Amino acid sequence: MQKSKISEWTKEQNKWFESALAIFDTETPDRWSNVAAFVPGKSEYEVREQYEELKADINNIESGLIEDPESYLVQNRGFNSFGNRLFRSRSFDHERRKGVPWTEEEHRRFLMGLQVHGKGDWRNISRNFVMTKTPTQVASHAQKYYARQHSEGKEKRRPSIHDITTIHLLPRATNSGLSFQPTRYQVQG
DNA sequence: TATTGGGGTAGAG
DNA sequence: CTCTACCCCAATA
Repeated sequence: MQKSKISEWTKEQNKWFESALAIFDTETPDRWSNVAAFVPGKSEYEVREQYEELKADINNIESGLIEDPESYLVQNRGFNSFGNRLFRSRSFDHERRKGVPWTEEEHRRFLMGLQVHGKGDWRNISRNFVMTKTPTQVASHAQKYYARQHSEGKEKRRPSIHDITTIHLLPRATNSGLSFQPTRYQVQG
């Protein structure tokens, strides 16, 4: 769309760019001249521009506006080698992450995953049920969920998504050919 | 305005 | 990776 504006970045250049960002973090004085020095054929200015572009993309991704972040980055800016690791590491800008609220749908899928994989297997729950959240996010969500269960019957509580528990799941038809057939792969790190 | 919900994060294991 | 404790802040009582 608006991509024709930026001068062409080759895959090679992007790779160097990635590496440079990781090496020279936000704290680095003269960051951009250092980064530029790492990217053949790109000026400090161009490198800064590329960074702003990337930052915008990441904002969109984290706002959930982009469904498949990984292939988005690969296609739109030739990123490849590091998936979405870069901006999850300290090397990337750390304006406190906003946090996209869980939808009820996601929460239900979480509960289903819980039944299939069991408590603690956040990795597979993330992979097979709540694909929109990372294992860490699932774990964080689970922590809140269990905390609320255990503090049940306590004073003034306001309604929460965590009040939807596993017993609220529709009992999936046993014989009518529905539906809920989790494709489950056991994934090992 | 004090408290709680619910997101991310740090650090240990 | 998972667990636990903790931080932060918006929404709410």
